[in-house]
Amino acid sequence: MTTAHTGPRLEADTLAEAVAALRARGLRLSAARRVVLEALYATDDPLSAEEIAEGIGALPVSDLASVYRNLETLERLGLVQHVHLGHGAGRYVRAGREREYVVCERCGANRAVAPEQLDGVRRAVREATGFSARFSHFPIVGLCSDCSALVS
Amino acid sequence: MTTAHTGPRLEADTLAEAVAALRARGLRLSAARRVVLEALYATDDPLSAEEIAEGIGALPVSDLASVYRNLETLERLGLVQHVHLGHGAGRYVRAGREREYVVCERCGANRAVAPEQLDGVRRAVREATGFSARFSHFPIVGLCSDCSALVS
DNA sequence: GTGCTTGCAAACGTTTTGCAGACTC
DNA sequence: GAGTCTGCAAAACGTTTGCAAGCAC
Repeated sequence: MTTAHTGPRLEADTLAEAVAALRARGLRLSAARRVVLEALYATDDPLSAEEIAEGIGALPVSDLASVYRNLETLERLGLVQHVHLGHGAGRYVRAGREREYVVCERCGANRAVAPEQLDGVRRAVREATGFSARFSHFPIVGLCSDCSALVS
Repeated sequence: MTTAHTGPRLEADTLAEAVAALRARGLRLSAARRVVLEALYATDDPLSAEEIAEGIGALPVSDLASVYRNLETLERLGLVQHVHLGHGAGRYVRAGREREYVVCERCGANRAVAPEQLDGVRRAVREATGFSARFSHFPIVGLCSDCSALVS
């Protein structure tokens, strides 16, 4: 079984900090790179590469391939994380802004859960497996209470 | 946010039971359909559509498109579930034989966990969210104890 | 000027779809 | 015979790659 491994997390609270982190690695701030960074700093919602390429809000357009390359660079630095909210395109959020989701596999109901709410879950995972779980990459899939009542 | 919704689970312990379930819906048992069913009943390991199409063991080959169509049919009936073990192609297992995995996002270590081992986790999820969680569709992602020690 | 970064185009792996013919019941 | 199901081919989708030109430093 293979999984894409995630890099470190490197939270940069402002765009300026992110740019500094880039420069510290000898990386440059090109127009295309700025488009990606500005899109990610304009919202906490996870964005698809295509949304970023098409230009969020008043942001300029960028080439899709460059968006993917830049997202990969930023992810390698730890400034960005990619997440899977379900099927379909992957989505990208800046590090530290990922949210954790539960999704109902029957009716599709889903909601973001406050991190502290899952602390008990994380503790249970650690007891059972030794792993420190993170539910932002993949959501928790299951049956919501309504569907769960229907099925039982 | 969208997620592919999973159908009901309809466990058929033998191939004959599965065929009966098909017939009960007016569906037929074609050669291509039999290839898919036999592959899934020959192992408990999650198989990719391509593996099934290429013919597991001594099984005949089938067209990839037909394999996908049949997997979809079987999944709709609840006889099959598809799972994501990481990035890459989806995999298919017969209902009731899915296993639950934990995967380390740093080193890639992964292992299947006995269902009872996750009962405490499921309880915690239910308390926090009301959802009945199932960790076979997406694995639990996190840091294994070694990587977790390194990072902290 | 060095070399990182771009846009474009083409390829990739996975999955879906259209269609005429074949087969199951 | 009716209607399901097939194989084949082509398209769709998300993502990656090769390459020559362009730009940040």
